[in-house]
Amino acid sequence: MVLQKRLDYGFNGYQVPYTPRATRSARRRGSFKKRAEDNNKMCAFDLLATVAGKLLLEKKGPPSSSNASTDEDQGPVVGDTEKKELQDENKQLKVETYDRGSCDRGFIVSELVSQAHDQKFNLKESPHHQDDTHFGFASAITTSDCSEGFGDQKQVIGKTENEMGTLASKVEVGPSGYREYGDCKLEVETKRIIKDESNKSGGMQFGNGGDRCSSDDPVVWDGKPPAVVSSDSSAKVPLCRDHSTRSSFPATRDYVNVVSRDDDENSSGCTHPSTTKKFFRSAPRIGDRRIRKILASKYWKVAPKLKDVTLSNTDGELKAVYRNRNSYYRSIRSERNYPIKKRRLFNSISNYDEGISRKNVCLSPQRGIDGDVPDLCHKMHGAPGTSSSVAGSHSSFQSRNSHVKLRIKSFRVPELFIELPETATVGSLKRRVMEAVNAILGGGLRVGVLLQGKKVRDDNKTLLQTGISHDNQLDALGFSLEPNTAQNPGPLCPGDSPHMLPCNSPQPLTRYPAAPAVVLQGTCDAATELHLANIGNSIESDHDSAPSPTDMSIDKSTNDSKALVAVPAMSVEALSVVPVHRKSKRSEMVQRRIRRPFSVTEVEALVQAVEKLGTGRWRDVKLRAFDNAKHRTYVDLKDKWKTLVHTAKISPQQRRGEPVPQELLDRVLTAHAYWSQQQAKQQLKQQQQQQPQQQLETCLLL
DNA sequence: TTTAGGG
DNA sequence: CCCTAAA
Repeated sequence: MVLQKRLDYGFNGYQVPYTPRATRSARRRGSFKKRAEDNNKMCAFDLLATVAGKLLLEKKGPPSSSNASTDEDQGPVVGDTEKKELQDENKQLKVETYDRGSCDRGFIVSELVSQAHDQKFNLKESPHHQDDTHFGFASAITTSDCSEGFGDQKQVIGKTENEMGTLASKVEVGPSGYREYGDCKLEVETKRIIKDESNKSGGMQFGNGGDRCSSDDPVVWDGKPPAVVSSDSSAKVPLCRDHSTRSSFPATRDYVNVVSRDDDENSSGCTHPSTTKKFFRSAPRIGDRRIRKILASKYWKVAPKLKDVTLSNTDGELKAVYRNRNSYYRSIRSERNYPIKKRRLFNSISNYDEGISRKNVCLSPQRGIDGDVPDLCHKMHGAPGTSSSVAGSHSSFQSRNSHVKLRIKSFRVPELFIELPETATVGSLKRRVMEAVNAILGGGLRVGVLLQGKKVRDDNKTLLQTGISHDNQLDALGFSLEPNTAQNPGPLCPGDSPHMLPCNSPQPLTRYPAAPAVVLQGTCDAATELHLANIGNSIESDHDSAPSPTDMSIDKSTNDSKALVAVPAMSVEALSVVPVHRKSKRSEMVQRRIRRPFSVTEVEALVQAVEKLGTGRWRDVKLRAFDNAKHRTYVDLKDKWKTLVHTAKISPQQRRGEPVPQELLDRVLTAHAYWSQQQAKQQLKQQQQQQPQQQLETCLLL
């Protein structure tokens, strides 16, 4: 099984500590949060945070229902909870899982329906679905009970998808089922193989080990852009390679069936961004909040090894962000200038876009054992409603024997958050991830089989009887992960449950207390900005050396990655969990930039520039000496100068951090004195100029 | 957007 | 570093 883990991208906060200063920062952070709360506005991050909070899987006992209210009205409350969580810096390890609310799914469904409707698709069912969704997703979300409805929804989705998808030639692709349940989302690829093999091999295996998942399959991704196939071949939309290669995507919305084969190379596809956006926006009934919730859902994608796969956003801006840290930085920067409200909006939008744009694409073109049979990978997301979803697809081949071989290509696991101290070992990290995954997959989930969108309930039927042995049926075969009914009371869910999902999966997950720890942020997240990016999520490093003014041209971003590297690597090898770049997250909305102490080199550059330009022209100083240091803003330079002046005035014993050569400090004082004087002179002149005028005016008045 | 300062 | 009032 391949799991892709998305990590926060971006700044994950100040790494502070130890020094009083750090403490101060921490305090500040707290204050910020408070302010945010006061704001009473929820943004995507808030939602994310909320979700995260809810999903924290408590090792003991079911998640408390008290705070995790999903309801839209309680947003702020939730936010608080989350914030508390975040503020708890004493946790050593924390594993959080995000649950995707069924609500979200419901939403999506309705969206799809709406869209479809708009598109002239004849969907008589649409109204019905919408209603359901409206109500609470419950029905839409349906679990086992609504399989029928689900089927309908699925069809709708399929159609909608067509608009965005490209049909790749004659590949036979049947509708695939893709369901999501609670946190777990599975993508399953079922494959029928002509050769006679024990069908056990292809079986899906949930559960612990994860040993047997697609990840094991080395060949899944050939690197070629997969073609997207929709059941309905009417519309063709070129897919972007980026998209197709994207390994992570929001769970909720994407329905892309991908088929790849040699001759399909020219047909690559991805859903068109604009289409997608439109798609989402078209849903009038859904409030922003709802959307945000969806956005909040994190996705892990299970994917084959995709070391080279770049995750990017469909959205141009976002994409840029992922690709290039500078861009990202710029985004942030610009964002920062926005007033909070605007900024939040920005964030929301970003996430939103990101979410919608990301497509879940199966990247693994595979060949049948026999050879050239293309493997189909379908992915249908969105099926809201039910539980975890699985996408099942398979290529259809003629089977000569009575065995039906199914291959589940990948499972999608909800996003997991793992926090552990820097000193934690890789082994412990692996363990944590494993535990989290096992908890999700192993606890209380059951598998549902969907055929043609309908749930097959009779466990005693044979495959033959059910029709699963028929090729045409295989196309419509899907699996879903569902919570054990026993555990789920399940009914209404909409917002009442503190956990977004009523039907949640088991909560055996453990939450590990973490000590002051370093969050593996990977990168991923960000605020906004977006996630997913290179697999190697880069983390801003505190230590990155300051670029010397001269070589600053070398983008530090490349050097910024921190040790997280281990994570990706591990992921691939072990769980195949690949952190996806995501921004969102963690509730640290508005993440604080990481602290990057000025190096002596930088200080020297700063001093030199100020000596020449003087204080008060920080913009120029920035351009002159730090033009290539994207992370140093003129405000930063100004602040640094301020502290330098202060540092120069205090005794060496009181200074901390990397010692600045006294020589530089002396220059600082000199320059400071000089420019202060100049400034004073300027003011004097101005006054002198004004005074005569005033006197003149006075005279005139008299 | 920049500056200038307080936090 | 952050946040903002002012410019």
